Amino acid sequence: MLDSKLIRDNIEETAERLNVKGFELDIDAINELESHRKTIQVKTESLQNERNVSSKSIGQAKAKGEDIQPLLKEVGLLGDQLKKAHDELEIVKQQLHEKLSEIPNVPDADVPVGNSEEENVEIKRWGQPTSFDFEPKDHVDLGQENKEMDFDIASEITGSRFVVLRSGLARLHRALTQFMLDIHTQEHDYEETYVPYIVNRKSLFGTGQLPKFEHDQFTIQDDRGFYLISTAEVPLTNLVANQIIDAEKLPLKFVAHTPCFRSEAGSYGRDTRGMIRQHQFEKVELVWVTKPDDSYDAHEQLTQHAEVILQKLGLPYRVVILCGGDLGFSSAKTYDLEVWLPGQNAYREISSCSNMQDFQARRMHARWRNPNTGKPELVHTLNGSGLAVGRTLIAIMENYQDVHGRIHIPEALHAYMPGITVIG
RNA sequence: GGAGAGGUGGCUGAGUGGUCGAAAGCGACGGUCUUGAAAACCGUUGAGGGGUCUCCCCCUCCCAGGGUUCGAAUCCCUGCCUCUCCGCCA
Repeated sequence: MLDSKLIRDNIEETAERLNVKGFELDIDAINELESHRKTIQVKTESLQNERNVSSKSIGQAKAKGEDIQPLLKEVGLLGDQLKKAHDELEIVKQQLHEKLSEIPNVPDADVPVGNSEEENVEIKRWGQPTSFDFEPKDHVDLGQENKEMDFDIASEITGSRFVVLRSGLARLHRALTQFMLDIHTQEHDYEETYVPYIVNRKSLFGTGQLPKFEHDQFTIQDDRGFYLISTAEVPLTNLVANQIIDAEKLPLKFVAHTPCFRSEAGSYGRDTRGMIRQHQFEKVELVWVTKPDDSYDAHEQLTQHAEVILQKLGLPYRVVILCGGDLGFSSAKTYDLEVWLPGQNAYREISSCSNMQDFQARRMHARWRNPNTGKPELVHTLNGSGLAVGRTLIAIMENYQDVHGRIHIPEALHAYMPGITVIG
């Protein structure tokens, strides 16, 4: 959520910056609601004041044993007026809140202009695309060859976009999560966290998945209005919802391994083959909560932490900065890490690291006490995948295959899979 | 699933329907004292929002949402959450 003062005092400039994201701000509608809000709020509050003063004087008169009947008569008329004004105010505030809830975060100044992922800008490359002296297969062929990756049985059990892993691949999948968690907790100083995989609407609103992206979420058939998490960002970031954090406790750094559930309603027909885009996948997620001045630096560090995993696994990748049009709803600035997939002969997203600045903090009332002002102020929140486990598994399969279709386990994982150096 | 208790400020914890945004204590901050610190003493100390907004004024908030009333932290209803005991269970 944007600062409503920004919307009030700087709406033209805000609208321009939102254009970079391809968002059309409805200036007239907002201005109209806002001026209505102001009028009716002032009216309501002055009526409330009037009532408070009168009621107080009734109390005093009664205490002195005076006749309160005339006073009662005087105040009687106020009730209806107040109720009417109050109801009207509630409606306007609600309308304004709904409007504001659907405005995305404003992109940072150094976010490149562009409409789609085609226009993201590469800023770094690590390693060279793996070369083979044979025609490399993609992970689907590799998995089917050694019978450890089964999409057909998964679709019998559930439906499309699910997978069953067995034996070596299932083991590798587990080893990857352990490996990632260990690196982030032991080398990068994150607090390991276990969180709910089911959340309520409030939490999803806090991180910005709701109200706009309801169709991406899996709902639970239940009258409590629960959802399966689409990312651990939701429970992890909401850890600081409605809090005022001591300055010396910042930054907070959380890591959690969770499954993620996405209905991917908007992407039918995209990445239908293989494990790239599933309804259920595992992710190790990194979340930072920082002072506003620290978030820029934190973003670089967070991204670096995700990169370390790829480096230790020896997976070639590049870093791109997302252009305005590809930037997520809540994000002011995002770096994507894209791993090299020989099977697709392309770099594909494996991690997305974003600085949300105060956008989520405002939605979830996450604050810190600024020692300089003594006042509670909004924190900045950041998150990134470190990494998407399923896609890392694919990347290892495709980059570490040999001519026989076997997969060689990267050395960094040997401690996590004792006795297994080759799968297939 | 059954029975009971309870949700008040950073924390503990009072609060006969009428200056209660809320006693008291703790904590924190400032000051006095001290070479310094501690102790002691004095003082300050909730959040959100609005207005003709550096002064100032006003509104809202005692889990949430309704209701009764001129007036609700206090009374009534509903929901949520927490705790205790029993049952069941990984």
